[in-house]
Amino acid sequence: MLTERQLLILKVTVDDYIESAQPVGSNQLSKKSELPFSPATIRNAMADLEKMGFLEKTHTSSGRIPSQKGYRYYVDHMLTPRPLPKQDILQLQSIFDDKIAETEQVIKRSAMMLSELTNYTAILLGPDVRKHTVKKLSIVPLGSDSAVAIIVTNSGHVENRIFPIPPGLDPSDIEKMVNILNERLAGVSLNDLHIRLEQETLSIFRQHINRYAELFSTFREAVVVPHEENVYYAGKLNILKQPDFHDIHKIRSLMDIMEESKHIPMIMPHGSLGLQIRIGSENTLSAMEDCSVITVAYAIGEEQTGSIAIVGPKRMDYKRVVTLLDTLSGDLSKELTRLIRGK
Amino acid sequence: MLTERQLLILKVTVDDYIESAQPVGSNQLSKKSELPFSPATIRNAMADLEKMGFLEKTHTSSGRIPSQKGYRYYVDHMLTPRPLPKQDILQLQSIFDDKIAETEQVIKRSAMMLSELTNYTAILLGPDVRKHTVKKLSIVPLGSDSAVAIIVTNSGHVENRIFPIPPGLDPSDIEKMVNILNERLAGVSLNDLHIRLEQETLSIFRQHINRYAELFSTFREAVVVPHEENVYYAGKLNILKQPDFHDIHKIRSLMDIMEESKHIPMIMPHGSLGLQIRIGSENTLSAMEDCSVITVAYAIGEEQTGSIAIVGPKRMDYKRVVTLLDTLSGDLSKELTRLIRGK
DNA sequence: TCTTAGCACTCGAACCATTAGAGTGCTAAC
DNA sequence: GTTAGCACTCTAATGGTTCGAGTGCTAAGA
Repeated sequence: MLTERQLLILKVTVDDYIESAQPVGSNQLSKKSELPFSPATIRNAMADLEKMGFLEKTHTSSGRIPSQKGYRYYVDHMLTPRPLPKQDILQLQSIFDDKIAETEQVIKRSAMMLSELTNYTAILLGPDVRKHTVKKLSIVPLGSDSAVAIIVTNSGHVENRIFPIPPGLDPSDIEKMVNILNERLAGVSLNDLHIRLEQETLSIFRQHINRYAELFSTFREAVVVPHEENVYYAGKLNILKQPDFHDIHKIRSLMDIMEESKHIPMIMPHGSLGLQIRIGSENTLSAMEDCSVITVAYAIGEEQTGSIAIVGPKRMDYKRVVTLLDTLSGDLSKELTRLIRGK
Repeated sequence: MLTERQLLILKVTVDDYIESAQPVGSNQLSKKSELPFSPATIRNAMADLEKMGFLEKTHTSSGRIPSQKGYRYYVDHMLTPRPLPKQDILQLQSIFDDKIAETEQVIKRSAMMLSELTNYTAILLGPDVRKHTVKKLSIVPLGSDSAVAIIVTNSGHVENRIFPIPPGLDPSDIEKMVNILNERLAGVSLNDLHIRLEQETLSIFRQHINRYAELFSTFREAVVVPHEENVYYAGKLNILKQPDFHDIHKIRSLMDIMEESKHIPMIMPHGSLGLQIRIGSENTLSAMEDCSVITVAYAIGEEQTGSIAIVGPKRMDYKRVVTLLDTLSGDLSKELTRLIRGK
């Protein structure tokens, strides 16, 4: 159990280290007005805190830095949310200035704004495109041998792919096909599309369209929407601004990870609502053992969710980032739900 | 004027430094079979080369490294192209394995392949979308107040944008509008689109469509294609692999530049055909004074061009990169022209 | 005249010792 | 329980020394 004073000293130590990135000594702390104790008293308390595992020394006669456990305690018990400065609120709001904007645009801007306001790296996961439903399908022939397949979803997202068409095909056949497709597949989610395509339309094609087999098979391939996460980054280079990262190899392995979207699920715990903080080795990836990641989910309409993550050093300004993420996730949910509803 | 021997020694020095990234000494060189001279002889020659400005010393008693002038001479007179290894040729060819691919796909893959084969950063400039012509326009209403405008170009590229529509608009009006648009604007380049839109269609709308003004103005805005370069990067992180870059600040300013596409015209000399090499301070941007950039153009159909750039340290493997770029630019021109022709 | 062996010289990198300073832990006095 | 005082520890900075790679110059050899 920690005494009142130990608590206070832990808090001030962490705060100071977060700000200065330098090991914190007892003399330094005794000068702060929050701590009306002598250096010796503070030393005793710090020694206790070290014994309990909340603080560490980088070497025998150095000041202390928070340990992983120290950060954890700080984050769990000492994050008194202070309100966001007006300036920041205004900036956040400016994301939504455009009244008619695409979901993607809004998310991109959010990522940029976050990385700018925090000086850390922001990762935003957008809505899963495969849950969107088909609003309209069309096929635009490009020449004699290829055409573009276009899917517009209920959210206004447009997927398109070029696919080969059998030579000498009657243009009216394509028209017929598009009509059937739209009749049968409107409202189907992109996820189910290729299954429903077969179930609902194949037999009809067989009746109405000459040479349906070739056309159908190439079209079907074009229409498979890849299961790829909808990731937006901003401020990747902010890592280079942090004094915590000086080892070029660590920087590289960190950036390598963020380059590959397949690592995203490892970085961001998916699905869980509310705000999550992962400190140092609490992260799944060993390359991130010097990082902290703060994640929060947001809603897009009733069913879908996205998430926001901030990746920074363990010595991250937790207070500020938590407040920012809290605010933004609320605003984003509101705004994106509004955008979706309109359609 | 350089003697035969000086030439040889300059070449071997540059080659050695490119490979080892270490200052080259006379002893070291004398061991190479190409140079059957004593260290003293080589020293004399190197001293001459230094006096003439082709070599530099990092300090009084160090080996030599090529100066900017040295690299320049090397590049201008000593790049005997050796044929590309079979392995590399095969890899390059694999870019074009997909017979029906989109231009963008091919370019993206080329960038990735180049960065992989060279271990430098590759930048590819795609065709200017604004020179493409309209194949088909369509408008898909999303709800009561917005719609997606879609433009398919002759190349199979799809541009789309959400725009607001006046409330309570008759759907048939939109249909009419789309018909007129397609009748009048097919074949117009995206660049001219917004001018021609006014010239060719405004008066017709006025006759046929109720409340044309509101609809027209929002649609017109949606259809303005931004003049943004079509840039693809690959291997940005390769900079971190080079031993030449150890200063984190230099790395950052370099990466900062590449993050912003507005700097691209400064990096790549535009329009000039053939292969261009810029060494160190020959680059326009001061942040790139430690880099060399090799640029080459490629053709897309008859009129359009794109360009390829490789950004690496001054100590770049010029021979290899030049050969790779030469080959790829030829292949790309052929392949992309074929793709465009087909449509 | 060109080449090369030899040698003195220079400089950086690595190693070691020393010092200053920041910080600690402990003890004893308040 | 708090704090002043003090001995102690360790880092970072400084300076001296050595080692080795490399140079420039000179003079001998081809």
